Amino acid sequence: MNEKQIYNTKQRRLILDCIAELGGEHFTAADVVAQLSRKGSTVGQATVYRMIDRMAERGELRKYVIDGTTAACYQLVGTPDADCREHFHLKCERCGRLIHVECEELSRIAAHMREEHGFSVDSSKTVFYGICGSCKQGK
Amino acid sequence: MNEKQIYNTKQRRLILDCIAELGGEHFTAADVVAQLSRKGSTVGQATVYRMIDRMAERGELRKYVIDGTTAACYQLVGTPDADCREHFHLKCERCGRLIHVECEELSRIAAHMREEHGFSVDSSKTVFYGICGSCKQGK
DNA sequence: TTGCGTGCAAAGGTTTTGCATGGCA
DNA sequence: TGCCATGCAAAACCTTTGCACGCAA
Repeated sequence: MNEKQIYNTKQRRLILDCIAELGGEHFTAADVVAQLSRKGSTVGQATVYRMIDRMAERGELRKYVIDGTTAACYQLVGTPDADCREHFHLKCERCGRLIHVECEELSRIAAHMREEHGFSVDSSKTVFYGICGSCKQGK
Repeated sequence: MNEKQIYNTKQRRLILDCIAELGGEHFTAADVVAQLSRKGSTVGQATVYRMIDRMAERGELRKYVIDGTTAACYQLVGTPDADCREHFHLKCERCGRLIHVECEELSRIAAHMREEHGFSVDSSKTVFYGICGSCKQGK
């Protein structure tokens, strides 16, 4: 096989714990580094990047790419097959806020696209652009 | 209004010409800079970025984000205001084809977002990424 | 012992920004 | 004249990489 062996190091356990604590919430590589150092554990950012990259490749994390100037978001995948809880992102063009949406209606979009238009949507790269509620009222 | 006045400078004309020559093909900011200097016209990259950013904001260019480490792609939009309302775009990540979709179901997405999530989707800027039917079968 | 993992710092690439100058209207 | 636009270089940003050392198995 071409699968490299994985060593069970202290840093690996720290990172896994940290991600597990977030329980399904989204996070960035910087979030992990920050949260670890908040607890007094210092782990190099390169290590964090290398680890989450590998987890994403193995399908243990889902990676969301927003745009070139925003850090990538990651999310723990419960069980590779048992979760259809994909979510979409809304990006406000005015305040720049990123909103995460997990919604029945939105989940159906993917199904509709596939059935009616033969198109498999990749929700990890799809971002809805527009104006959020706060900005609309504040304006 | 908060729309700033736009001056018709030499650089602006050069950049617009350059984009027009590409006629609908996609390009990156670096492509524009390169093509201009190939013709002997030197335009600062900051100027190019500022101009295409503004064009994208005004809906004259559509912006495609592949991932954080790749340059963003832009593409000239035919007519800014024609009927790109309630009309979405699907971008195939494999063949690169851009598919225009006008569909009852999809039109409802905007309404749903507005009513349930207080978010006004700008459909001219939103692009769904995924794999199209032909590519799925051909694969 | 073997070779994967780690840390640090530096490099990588794209995009943004500060500031003084130049040009359109 | 009053803004807006430009250029240059530097900064900012996220992410990757080189290399020597440490550590799991």
